[in-house]
Amino acid sequence: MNTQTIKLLPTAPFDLNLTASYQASYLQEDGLESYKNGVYARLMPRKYRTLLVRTTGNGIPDQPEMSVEVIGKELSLKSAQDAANEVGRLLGIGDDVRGFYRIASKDPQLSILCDRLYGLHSPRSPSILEALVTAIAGQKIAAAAARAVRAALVQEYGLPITWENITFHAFPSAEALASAGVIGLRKCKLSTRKAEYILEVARSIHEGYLDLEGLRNLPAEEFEAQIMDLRGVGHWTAHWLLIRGLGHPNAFPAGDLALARIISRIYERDHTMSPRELEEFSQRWAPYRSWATLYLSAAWRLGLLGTTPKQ
DNA sequence: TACCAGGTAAAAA
DNA sequence: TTTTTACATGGT
Repeated sequence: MNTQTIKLLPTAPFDLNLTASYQASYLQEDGLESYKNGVYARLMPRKYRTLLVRTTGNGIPDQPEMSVEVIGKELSLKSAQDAANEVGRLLGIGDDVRGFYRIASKDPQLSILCDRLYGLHSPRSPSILEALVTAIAGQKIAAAAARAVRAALVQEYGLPITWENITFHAFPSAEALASAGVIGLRKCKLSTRKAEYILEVARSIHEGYLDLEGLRNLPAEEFEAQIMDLRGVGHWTAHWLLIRGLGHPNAFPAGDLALARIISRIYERDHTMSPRELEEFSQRWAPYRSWATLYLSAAWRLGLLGTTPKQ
């Protein structure tokens, strides 16, 4: 084992604490990633030939610096830099939030959230597959239930690596998911139908019919159309993939029940807005609708809206 | 024990 | 084209 430490300079303003808290809050203790005592740690995908990264920030959002400790066997400087850059991408360090803040400053409710969440960037999934499987697992169930499903998938089918007595798991590969079968996936608390959706995707990738990562470079509309051709992917999933998988700035999951409630409440609507109403309402945030989605979701998750989210 | 939860596909109107 | 309905599990 050896260690390399790489410095990164995020685009200001950037708050590692907020961004990593948001990123890790969905997973918590399932061993895929963690954020504790100011250190964001995660196991990197195999292609980086790296076991673990540990990231700390300097705590100054307007002059942010990040230090990434990369730990691995026979680690070269180049692979350490690649891994560090990948962590930077996962934490969205290159995001420029200032355009969104300008729009939000005209919106009193969002303006408050931008002050409270100053420097929050948009975390990304390492792969579209991971974002997709997570999204399907989370369809129409409570966040706590979704976490339980993900934790089961990761622990059952993700490659384990133990480091300093802590076992981390990589996210399951398409091959691992494909070989799990419906029965194996159902044991991870997925419904039969969701297990079938995930299995179809995993098998298509493993057999070479589907190149999810190849969809990254498509324009948003085309990405949405192609990803929705997959069984189990509707508008909601497509838009969360644009946000979490691709970092697209203007996606908006109008069918999201939690988002509907949050927006209806803080904008004092007397009813929970329908997806169609929300789609129209969200246009005030264009071309930064993903950012509004992120800040509203983060405020809810971090308990800034008066009531704490249900666990 | 009910009822609900960060939807989707397929049938029916 | 828009509106129902079946699906099917963990948490409270």
